[in-house]
Amino acid sequence: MTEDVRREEAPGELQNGDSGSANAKGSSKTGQIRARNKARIMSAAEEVFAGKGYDGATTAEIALKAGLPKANVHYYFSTKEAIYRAVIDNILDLWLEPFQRITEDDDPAEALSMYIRTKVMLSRDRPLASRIYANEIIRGAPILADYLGKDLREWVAEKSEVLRKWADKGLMDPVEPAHLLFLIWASTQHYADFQAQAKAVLHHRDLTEDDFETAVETITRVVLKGCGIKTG
Amino acid sequence: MTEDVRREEAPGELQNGDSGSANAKGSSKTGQIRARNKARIMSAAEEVFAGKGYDGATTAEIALKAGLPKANVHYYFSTKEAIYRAVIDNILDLWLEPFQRITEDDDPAEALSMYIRTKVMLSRDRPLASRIYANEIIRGAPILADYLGKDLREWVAEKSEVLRKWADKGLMDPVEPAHLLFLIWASTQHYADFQAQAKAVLHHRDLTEDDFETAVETITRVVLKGCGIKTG
DNA sequence: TCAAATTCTGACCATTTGGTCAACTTTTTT
DNA sequence: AAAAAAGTTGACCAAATGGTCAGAATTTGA
Repeated sequence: MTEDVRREEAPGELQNGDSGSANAKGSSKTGQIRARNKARIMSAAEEVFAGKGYDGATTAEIALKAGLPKANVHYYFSTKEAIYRAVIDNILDLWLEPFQRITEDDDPAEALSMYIRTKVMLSRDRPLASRIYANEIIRGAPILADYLGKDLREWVAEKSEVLRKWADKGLMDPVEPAHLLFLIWASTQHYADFQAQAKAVLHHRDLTEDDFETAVETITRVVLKGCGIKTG
Repeated sequence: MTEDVRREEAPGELQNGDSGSANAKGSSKTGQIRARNKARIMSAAEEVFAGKGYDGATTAEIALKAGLPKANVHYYFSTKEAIYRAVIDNILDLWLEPFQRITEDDDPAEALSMYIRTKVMLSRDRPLASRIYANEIIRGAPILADYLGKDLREWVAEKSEVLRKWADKGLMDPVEPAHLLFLIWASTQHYADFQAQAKAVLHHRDLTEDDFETAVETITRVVLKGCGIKTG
């Protein structure tokens, strides 16, 4: 029974808010060990997957970084893939949310510059998550087929409609929406994914707050002006 | 002696033009087996490294894809890292060359749009190379420290000067050069690195020639107009 | 043609990998 | 307090990994 419960929980599990699932009828104190250890494992896994990729990552290294024995890691996540999926699920929520609320009634300059800023700051705050996402796509996204073909695809269609409406109203040039979104994603995530390159090129040290601000400014101005969007 | 010769050749070796090194005093027919097999290994390695990353790639899979026994792969490349370095070296020449010849005497609109087009078409023609490069940077670029800190850094400094000169002459807005180059690299390489995502978002099939043309047009217009560069 | 050089490759090896599992320990529930 | 549930973990395992190497096979050059 313990074995079955463990396998059912792993795939769709969230990093936080797990205390209720194993003991719905227990006190608020229950499941804290579980939640804490899963968080440790996932935090360690994020580092290992970001640096080694899925295939190069080892459960041994994840366990070592989590400060737990490998068999203990397997107690909570039955397979390496289960860990990976849990980490990826945790990342996906980060990606779409920032642009979720933007509608055609918003001001293009404001909406896009806020989106760009939010994305760049995500690169600053969650570089490992960004790198894992990039790795997953680069290797052909076997884990993300559904997400890409449904969630993201629909999201892009929806926001493309917003961009087209803006163009219809003369608020921006009629730029190809999907490709503009690609350009925004690529340039904003670049500061996480290619951080090693940016550091080396800019000044051999970690990127500063100024660097991220300059990134926001550069991308924002190029995108807004490039799309004929008036500011102010 | 054979062992020493083999080790000395592997690190800096090019994919082609190897026929002279092992037998400088031989006929032009010498070394063809070597050259052919090395090309097969490197071609196979490009696929495996692109899909699995450095750490996830195995010499067994490279050998299988090359159609050679694993020990035979080791005969030509002593270690997995030697294969990887040879593949990376082969990629680096691709990256800087397209912008090498641009000087301040060139027309910004022409130079930049040509650069963007060349980069996008590189993504189209050499997606695996782009993904390997991305993987290497994502994992912290241990192999590329020298290249990043010297070659690329100097190149960026040089071309930044070109962009600044253009701004001085009023040919473009004073945009932060390095960040503009980041934006161009990120958006153009996106079509190789994130191809799985682009395919899913656009139409669930391989990217078409039209897709790449649209990419060129979108990036070019956004960058040129966004930088206040007049066309024609 | 023959010797030298190059190439090929099966077998081998120490180490590592993603797990598995039983026994023990700790925590929670009755 | 005792039983049940949850958590811990050393030892183990089959398979895989990046090599190594001696001998055989092929190619090259005199």
